[in-house]
Amino acid sequence: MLDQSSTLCLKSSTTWARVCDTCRSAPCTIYCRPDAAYLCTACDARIHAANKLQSSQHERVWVCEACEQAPAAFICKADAASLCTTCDADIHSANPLARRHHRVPVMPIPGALYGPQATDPRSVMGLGVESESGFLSHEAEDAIDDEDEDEAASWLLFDALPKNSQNQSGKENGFLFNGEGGDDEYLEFMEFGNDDQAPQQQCYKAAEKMYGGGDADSVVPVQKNHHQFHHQDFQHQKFQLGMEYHETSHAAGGYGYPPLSHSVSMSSLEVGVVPDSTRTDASLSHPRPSKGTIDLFSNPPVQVPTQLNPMDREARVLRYREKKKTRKFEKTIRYASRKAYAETRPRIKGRFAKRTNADVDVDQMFPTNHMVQGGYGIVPSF
DNA sequence: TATCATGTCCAAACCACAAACCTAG
DNA sequence: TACTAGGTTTGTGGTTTGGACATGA
Repeated sequence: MLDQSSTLCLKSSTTWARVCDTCRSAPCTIYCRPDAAYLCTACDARIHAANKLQSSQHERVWVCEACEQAPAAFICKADAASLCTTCDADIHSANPLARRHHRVPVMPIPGALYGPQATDPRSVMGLGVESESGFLSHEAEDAIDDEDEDEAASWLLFDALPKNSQNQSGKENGFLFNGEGGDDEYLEFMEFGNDDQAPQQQCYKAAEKMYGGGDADSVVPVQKNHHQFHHQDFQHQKFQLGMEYHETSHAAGGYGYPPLSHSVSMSSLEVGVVPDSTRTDASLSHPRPSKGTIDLFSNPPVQVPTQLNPMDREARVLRYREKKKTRKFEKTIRYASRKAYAETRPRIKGRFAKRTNADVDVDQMFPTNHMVQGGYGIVPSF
């Protein structure tokens, strides 16, 4: 068949790990077993769609999304990624949480993947639409950054709406609260959300919006830029349309990524501070998650396109990887007033200590600027 | 090669209390 | 419906702690 060794693409010339054996100008995404060939989606379409018999007989699988050099053997539902045996072993032996990821053997891609009747490539790989949480959620998050993509994604997502999920009481707001499942989706979500806390918070805000959180706490990075508004509208539309969100449950933590804004120890100078006074729009506010709603937050909304064509998928995977490389884990201060107050409080071995009368007297005599400017409640913008 | 001691790194826990939130009346 | 009072929950930062890991004897 084709000379595979010659097609290994050097990263020095391109970011692709392996190029298409046929056109040699695009990254491969599919491995055809009978041909022992790595193909890009376009060539796969051309070759296999041209001949129905060939299409039905040629067993193809996705290429490993991690190394991009070997055919996928498993699909990790948590990561929503197809992985070869080597990468699967590497990734899922990394830590106990990763070991808990539910993986299933990759299924061959049946028939043609292209055209209006195309099957959801991921579903045909053995991933039920419902179980596809992590990956597509990321994609949806990723879409936030780009208006055009955002719009495109929204259409994909709308198409993906399971009809039976619409108009269901209890799910009518777009969420399923099943309270069961693994935390992997959550972990991945957090991981992705950390690129820039905004997306994650937006999701939460949107969730709160439909969940009745209403006007809340002063909150969060409220940078009213166009993207965020756009995303907000986007989220809102999804809720209004009754998108079904799959909830899987879970405990926070894992992967070593900080749960929200709480675990990274760093100087207060390093964090982004959000003044309490930014609280102006209820729709932008971030309610403190009560015990009753914490699960809501820990279960990311998931959008599952049923018609995600391989090219889109490929592009999205690439964008996802890029974002993953550049993500930041900055702590976000949600309540500047609390921060200011915490910094002035007496401590004993780092722990907050009770204020003595002397402390109170000193504070009254030498109030800090923050305090002077409006008491503990409101802290001027940083 | 296996075991133990030592050092380093880092996430989680801890604390008090103002502010936000919730609920009942 | 709007308001109030009282109870509950959250978030904040510096230090300590303890587990994981690496290194050397």
